[in-house]
Amino acid sequence: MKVVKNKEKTEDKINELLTRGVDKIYPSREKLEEILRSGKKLRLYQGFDPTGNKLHLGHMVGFRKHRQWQDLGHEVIFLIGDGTGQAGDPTGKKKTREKFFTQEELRANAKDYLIQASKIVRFNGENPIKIMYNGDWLNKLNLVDILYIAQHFSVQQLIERDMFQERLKAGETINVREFLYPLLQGYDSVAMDVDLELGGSDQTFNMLAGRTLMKTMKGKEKFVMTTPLLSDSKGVKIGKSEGNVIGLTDPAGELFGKIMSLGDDAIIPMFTLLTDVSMKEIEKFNLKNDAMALKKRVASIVVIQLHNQTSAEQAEEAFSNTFQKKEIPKVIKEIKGDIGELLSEFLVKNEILSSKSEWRRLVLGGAIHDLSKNENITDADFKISKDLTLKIGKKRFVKILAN
RNA sequence: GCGUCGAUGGUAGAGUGGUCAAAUACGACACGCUGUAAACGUGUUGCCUUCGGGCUUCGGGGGUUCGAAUCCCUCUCGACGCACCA
Repeated sequence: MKVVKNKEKTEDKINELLTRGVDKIYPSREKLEEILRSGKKLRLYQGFDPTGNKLHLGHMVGFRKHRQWQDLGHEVIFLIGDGTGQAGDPTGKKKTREKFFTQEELRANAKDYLIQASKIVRFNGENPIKIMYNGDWLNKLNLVDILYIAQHFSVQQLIERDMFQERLKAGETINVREFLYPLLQGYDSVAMDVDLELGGSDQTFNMLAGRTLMKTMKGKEKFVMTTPLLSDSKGVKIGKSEGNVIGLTDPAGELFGKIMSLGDDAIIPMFTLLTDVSMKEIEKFNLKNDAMALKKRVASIVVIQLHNQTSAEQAEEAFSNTFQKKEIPKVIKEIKGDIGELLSEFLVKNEILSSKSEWRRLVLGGAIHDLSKNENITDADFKISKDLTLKIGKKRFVKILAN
C-alpha cells in the first residue's frame, strides 16, 4: 500500500477506512468522516498490554487498521501498556486475575510485541508509527492525580459494565484494581492528547472511559473506532490465550495449516479483516462451493503478509501434497537413531513425544504410521532396525536415520 | 480487627478417612467419516512398567492414623459477613 495522492482515490480510502473491518465509531461515523474529508490529520493510538509474549491473528486486525491510518498520513501511536498491564485489564475475564504482571515482565514482552507488529505496521520510513509506553506517565501519577481522574467517574458508571454485572450476579469478586483499569486506560488518551483511539470491540468500555476523561479534562471530543473480533464458530479459537493460537511468528507452513483448520465461518471475516481483497469481490464469494479454495487463498494472503510470496507458495504446495494428495512431505525432520533402540524412548528423548505414556496411547489409537512400509506400528516395543519414516497423527512427520 | 467459608488435574467443578490417579463437563490428542472445515461417532487424556503392578499428585509445611484430597496444627493466598449509618 502506498499513500495515494489522487484525490478521488483518497476519498475511497477514507470510505474503506471508515467501514471495512470497523465495528463501531463513537460518537458517530458521520462526524469522523466530516473531519477526515476536511483533510485534517488526526493523532490516534491503540494500546497493547504486553501480558503474554505472543501476538496472534486477532492482533493483526488492529495492526492492519493502523496501517490504513498510517498510509493516509495520520499520526499513529503504538502504545505499549506497561503501566496498564500492571492493573490487569478485566476485559473478558470472568474471574479476577490471579497473576498481576511486574514492570520488568511487561517490558520484556513488549520487545517481542514490537518485532511481531513490525511485520504489518511501519515503524520506519514514511510516516512511521510512534512507539510509546504508558508506564512513562502512569507510573508518575501521584495520589492527587489519581483522585482527580477518579473524580470524573461514578461507581455506577463503572459497575454498569456487562462483565462486572455478570460477576456480581455470579457472586464473583471484582478487584478494585481491575475496577480502576478503565480510568488508567482512559488517562492514556489525555496524556497523549489523541483525537482517536482504536481497539477491538471488546475494548469499547475502556475506550469510552477515555472519551469521558478527554471531554472533562481537555474539553475535547475523542473518537473511538472499534474493530470486530476475529473468530470462528468456536468463538475464541483464534485469539485463545492457551493452546492453538495462531501466532504472528508461526512458521509459514504452520500458519497456513492452522488457518486451514479454522471453521468455514471464519473465511469471510478473515478476508474482510486480514486482506485487501475488495469488498465487492468478497460479497460475490460462494462459500458453499468454494470454501476450500477460498480458505486456501486467504491463508496464502496472510502468509505472504507475515512471511513472503515464496514461503506462501511453498506452504500451500506442502499443504496440498501432504493433506490432499496424501504424499509424504518433501521436507521432514531427520534425526539419527541407534539400531536396536526402542522407538518409544527415541521419540521421547528427541522431544517428538512428551512421554512414553503418550507413545502407548498413540500406538493403541493407531496413530503411528510407518510410511516406508505403509502400515501402522502396533507394537509398543518397536525397535529401530533401519531407516524409518514416521507419520504421527495427522500432521507430525519424522524421518529416522538408523546407524 | 473479629467471624465464616474456600484453595482439587489444561479449565470449570464433584469428592469430605480406605472401593481415589480422583465423577462429570469443556478443552486437548487419536481414530472413523471428510475439505487438516463443521456436524457426528468411537477411544485416550499424571508418570513408569517385566502389564502383575509400582511411583508422584488434590495451595505450602508439619502432625494424627495401619491408611489422608478428605481429620488436626500452622503458613500463604482468596471470598463473604460484621465493624460506619446509634
